[in-house]
Amino acid sequence: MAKPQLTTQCIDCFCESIAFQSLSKSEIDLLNAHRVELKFNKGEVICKQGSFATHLLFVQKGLTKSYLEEDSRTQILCINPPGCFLEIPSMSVDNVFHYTVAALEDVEVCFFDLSAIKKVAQENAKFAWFLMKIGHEAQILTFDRFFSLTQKQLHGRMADILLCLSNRIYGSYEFVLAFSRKDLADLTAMSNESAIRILKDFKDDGIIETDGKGIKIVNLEMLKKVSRFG
Amino acid sequence: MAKPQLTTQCIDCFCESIAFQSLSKSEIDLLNAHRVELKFNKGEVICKQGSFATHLLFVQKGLTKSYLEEDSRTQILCINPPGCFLEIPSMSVDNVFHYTVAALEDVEVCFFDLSAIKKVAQENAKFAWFLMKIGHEAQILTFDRFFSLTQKQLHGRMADILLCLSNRIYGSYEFVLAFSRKDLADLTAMSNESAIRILKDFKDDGIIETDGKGIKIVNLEMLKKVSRFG
DNA sequence: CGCGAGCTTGACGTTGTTCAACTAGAGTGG
DNA sequence: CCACTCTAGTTGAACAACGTCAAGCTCGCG
Repeated sequence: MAKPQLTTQCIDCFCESIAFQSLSKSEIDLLNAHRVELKFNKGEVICKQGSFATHLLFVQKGLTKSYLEEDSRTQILCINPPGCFLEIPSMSVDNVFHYTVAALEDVEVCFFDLSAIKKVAQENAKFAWFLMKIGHEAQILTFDRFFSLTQKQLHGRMADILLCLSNRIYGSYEFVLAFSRKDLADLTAMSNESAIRILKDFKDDGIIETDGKGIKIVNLEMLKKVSRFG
Repeated sequence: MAKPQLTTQCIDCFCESIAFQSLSKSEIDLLNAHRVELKFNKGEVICKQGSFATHLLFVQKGLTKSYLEEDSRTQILCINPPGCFLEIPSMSVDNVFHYTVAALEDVEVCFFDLSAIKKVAQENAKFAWFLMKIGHEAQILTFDRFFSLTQKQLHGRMADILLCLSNRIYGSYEFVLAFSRKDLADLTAMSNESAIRILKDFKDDGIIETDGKGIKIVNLEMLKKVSRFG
């Protein structure tokens, strides 16, 4: 694993971020003084569900996945684009990580000491509000997934995920997956084989084109229809 | 529907609540001046998913259910004991309710004007932190349900819900459900008939005793085992 | 006494998983 | 440069899990 290093100052990295618009110089200095920057290789676990949460994560670069795990079963909660905060809910409650985060590609993460975050947040209400807001946004996303996974059949679930990846992560109707079919299956709460079969169905129906890890949505309307009624 | 009325002052109702420990007299007055108290009858919808969120809800009395709905499909997120805040995630993001809340029994709800809440929270960091914390607690509960519903089979899901009701809601191994089998089915993402069959299985296996809406857990260890491996 | 809503049960069909076999491509060592 | 191996991806067939449908039941209520 990479050695701790601080290549940048918070004030360089985040000065444009909404997060830090509300922070004073001294508050930024405090956060900056209590953080660690690390690089992770593709596949590595960044923080583990159940372990003691001493830091809040900010992913500067690279895709990550957050997932729940228990008894060798895993459920991916979310694919996270770079520029996101992770493990927010651990912050205020019990200082235990409630999901595992792993790197889908090479990733750069900034770990902020929770005591420092907490100190600033309990003095600066605007910053607390900001943290709350990004936590809520994540939670609202979770609601959609909750509904999709519990109420829809395989085709509908897969359609939802493809739409979500297209919108939130890749910002295009054509993209190359950074992860395996198994991950796609863990995202949609189905078996490996089912995920493959559904993709094939979509391909046969002219909804998508696939080429290895490449996926192109060619019939968006149809995909949305499947998402709704599948 | 009951007429708006203010039977109590916030300072009476909440003076013992953690929420308001961090509030000044003037802040309490502000919240108090911008709130409405309403009573709802069993079965009534308190706030509707998709509608404009102008208030934060505090349930003073009575059980409620929060659920997601779309195209006549419903998924219950949570059964809420009295003394809880609801629709927290709507507060900071887009002012739209993201789930529906309905009364499972006669209920008393206090609606706090969001502008007032926001004003206080953006000035009083301790209060913002408190709101964040209760939001996070709800989110962590959701993770457990997320995993349960997506990764376990019917028996495991039902066991989880029975344990949850016993722990969080009724605080006893013996309780009388405030809702129907259909609700139990919507909680566990299964069909009405399956819910009934699973309960019967549990009864046949000596894990629970049932009498109409009454449920008694007689073999807790077994139920936990089913929760884990079901 | 009859009505209706919620509850219960069995039979049946569908959906989705599991298992096993096979394929393609990427890395490795001779 | 060619076997060899390992992993991810793919396919089909058998099976289990679960939902749907239809019918009957119970109990509270007018």
